Amino acid sequence: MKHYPLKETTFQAKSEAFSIPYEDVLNTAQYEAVTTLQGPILVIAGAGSGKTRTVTYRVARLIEEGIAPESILLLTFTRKASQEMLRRAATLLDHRCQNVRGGTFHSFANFTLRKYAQESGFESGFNILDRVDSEDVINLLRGWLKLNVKDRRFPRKKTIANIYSKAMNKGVSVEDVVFDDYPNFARDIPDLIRLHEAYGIHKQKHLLMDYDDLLVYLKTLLQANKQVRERLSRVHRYIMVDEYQDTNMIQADIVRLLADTHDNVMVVGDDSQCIYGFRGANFGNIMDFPDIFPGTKLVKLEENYRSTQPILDLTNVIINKAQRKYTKVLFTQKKDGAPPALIMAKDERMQSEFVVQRILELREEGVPLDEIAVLFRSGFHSFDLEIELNRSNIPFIKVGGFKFMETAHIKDVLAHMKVLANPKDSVSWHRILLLLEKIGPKTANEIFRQVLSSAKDVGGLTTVRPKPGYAKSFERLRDMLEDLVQNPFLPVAEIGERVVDYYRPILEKRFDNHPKRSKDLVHLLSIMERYNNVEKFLSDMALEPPNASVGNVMATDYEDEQLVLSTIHSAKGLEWHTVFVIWTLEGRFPSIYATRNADEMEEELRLMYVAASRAKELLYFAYPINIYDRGTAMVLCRPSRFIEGISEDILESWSLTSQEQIDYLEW
DNA sequence: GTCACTGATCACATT
DNA sequence: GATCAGTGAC
Repeated sequence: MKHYPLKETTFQAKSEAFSIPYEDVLNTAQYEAVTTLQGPILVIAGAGSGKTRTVTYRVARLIEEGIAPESILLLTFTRKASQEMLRRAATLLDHRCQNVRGGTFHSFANFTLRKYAQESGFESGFNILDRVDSEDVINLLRGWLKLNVKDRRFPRKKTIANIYSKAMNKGVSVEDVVFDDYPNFARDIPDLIRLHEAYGIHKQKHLLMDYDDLLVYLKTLLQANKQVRERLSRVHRYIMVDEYQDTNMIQADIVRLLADTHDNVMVVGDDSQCIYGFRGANFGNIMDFPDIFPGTKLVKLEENYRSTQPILDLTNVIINKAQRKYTKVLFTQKKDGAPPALIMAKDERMQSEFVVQRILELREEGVPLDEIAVLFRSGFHSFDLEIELNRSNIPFIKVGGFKFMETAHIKDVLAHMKVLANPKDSVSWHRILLLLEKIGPKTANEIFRQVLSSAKDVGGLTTVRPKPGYAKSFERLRDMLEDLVQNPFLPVAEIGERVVDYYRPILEKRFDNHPKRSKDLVHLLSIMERYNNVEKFLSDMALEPPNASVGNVMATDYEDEQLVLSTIHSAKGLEWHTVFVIWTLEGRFPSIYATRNADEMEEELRLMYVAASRAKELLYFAYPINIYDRGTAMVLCRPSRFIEGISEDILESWSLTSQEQIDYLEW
């Protein structure tokens, strides 16, 4: 078929009447944001100011104006966020909203880079490295470059991965990151630079991309290739970016490049809620937006619909401690409510008991369990509480912390599927070969080398002559993979099934708790059922893994009413009737590591602000005292500096009293 | 070369 | 609790 290009029409005939009464259901600022469809627009949206609502209605409005859903691109922080917005938009209007392109920057990059593989200089069959994988690659290279055989200690792989990632995300050199954040490794800089170069080359050679590469290669593609840029820009005529305060420079550049031909960009964000600075997020992006997009219309959403006035009073006090002047003042119509409270517990156990007891009372009072959340700075802060909740039979789901996808047995199974998708994948080969008895790093490397040089992909295994010590297990692996190569059109779950069958004896030998892990594998297989394409499945597992942590993944399927335990980072954008923030203890929150640096301290403050502003009706801060910190050899016993010394009428202090004491006092 | 020990060291947040 | 370097037995 021949395509005959018509001159571009920006607008179709505007329909006379809209099916949605926008003017009646939105406030003035929201209405303005929703109905400004052309040109750049910056929406500063305070916590609880109806940001999701605004984006949702704007999607509906665009479609009602006759714009093709496929030409709208909605970039969000998590896939869940975009799905939720599009689902709501579909309820407002109709199913057309589901055709809007939505997802994270990373998933968009993944899709685009595979589609434009030729132009991007990276073949499309690449595998994505999650954090653990990229640490493993670094570890391999560190061994090969003999950087770990030194008299002094070389940084650990996790630290190295952090350094490299930060350098990429901030767009600065490895040297600068080390000087700023890890001065103790200053003398390792030459080696770290050497290793970094090797890491880059290795990834390219073996078709591996880490999270940062996805963004960097996308940006480079858009920058270097005018045709691709213009094509993508014309396809995505209306761009919306959520959580703009947590984008980094690369992402801001990508937005600029994508909007090349039209400047139709709406970004939504709140500078007070930037909490990903450690990953290169730059809330300066918000301030700079009007400079990058001249003619930007600025809209501020300042009416808060979430919290009561007492809660808002407190969050205002918190954010007022920020050095950077904040850009908006929130107000609410919900005047009445209980003041937030600060609770001191004499130890961690008592903190947990308080939370549990209060939750039980709230449930009595009719607050549904899934309207209550317990938030904390770090994943491990909830361990003791989890024990207490289990004892009291309170069902909960934990978000953030240690991930299902990062457990060894899940990664083992995925690695087998990854070598099928990309036979050059060095880490995955290494991983699956090391599972075999009598095969260590040396032998694994030798086998992998032979497979690569055979140019027969996975079939190269047949050219390997195994030593008698490991021949039997090696042949089992070879036959299993061979068989899968012969049947390239098997359903994803069928491939998974065969891998799991192969893997199960290994699992049972390696792990004492294999029955539990075996259940995880069954669950993994059930996830595979939803896919008809291995590549898509593997990408999703790297980019959008199930968010719940270990042990909870299956529970989510049948428990409908559960308490939420979450890191504050993972609680972004959410809200609950009652919020507990635990471990608001100076030294834990702010974290002891942040006290050196004013910028990091400021980010901790914003984090506290995010935590507090999740609450609709009730808000409690709890902290245990007499906590010994091994790192500094200090006893921590003061409440967080962010909530200390606030007057009683804004933040009440509660002291926990035993029944005995009450009896005595009342007598 | 592999494997199963040891003891010293160090821990945040996430796509 | 995980990671990592070092050790000695096969």
